[in-house]
Amino acid sequence: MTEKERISRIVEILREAKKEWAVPVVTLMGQMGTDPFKILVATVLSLRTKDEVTAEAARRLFQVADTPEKLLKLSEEEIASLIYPVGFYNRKAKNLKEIARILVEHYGGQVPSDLEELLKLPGVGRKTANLVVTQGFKKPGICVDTHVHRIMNRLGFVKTKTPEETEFALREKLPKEFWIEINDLLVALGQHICRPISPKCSQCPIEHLCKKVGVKRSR
DNA sequence: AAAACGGGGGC
DNA sequence: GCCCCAGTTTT
Repeated sequence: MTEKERISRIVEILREAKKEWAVPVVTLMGQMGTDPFKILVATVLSLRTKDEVTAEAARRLFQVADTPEKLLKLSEEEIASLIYPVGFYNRKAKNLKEIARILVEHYGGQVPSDLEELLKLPGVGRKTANLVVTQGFKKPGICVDTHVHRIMNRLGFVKTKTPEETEFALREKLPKEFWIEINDLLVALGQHICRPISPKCSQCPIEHLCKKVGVKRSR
């Protein structure tokens, strides 16, 4: 079996398996719709925060401000109280206000669709920027979070030390037809089965296709 | 009581 | 490359 055949099998199986998993992140993104601004804001809110908490905070914030212009009118304190209790709520409130200001002043109130432009925004790194590119604009991109990084290495599909390296390796190795959906599939797998510690390999639908590189178990 | 969680940024 | 960040959940 070639690498391309293997990853194709993996994607097929995960597409099926995902249907059985009630994945909060899918629910979250579904609620956010495809508006790039909402995806951007919700993704910023989601960092180090549970999806249910993120969804609730996003709902409250969007009720008051669902555009950069409206968001800019709120004070940092108001934003912070609306998004509480997501992690780093003070820092995120500050960043969101600054993001709103930049969007209004430099991008005509629109979210840029270009990765490099997105990366200039405060609190926006490669994970967030690529999620906006792939989910907000449906443009080619690979959103590598720790799930994607961890699982791609466990599978033996890449051998990388950082999520950024993984992104670049996947740009070379992963068939382009899978770029946009790979994050969603592996996040689902990561949350249900392929956890950082003590993954439930015996329940994993792709165990037979996995090299189990560096799997750790707690003592 | 401690570890786990986990992206971005500062150094 | 290393380490900090906030607060809740899991072990």
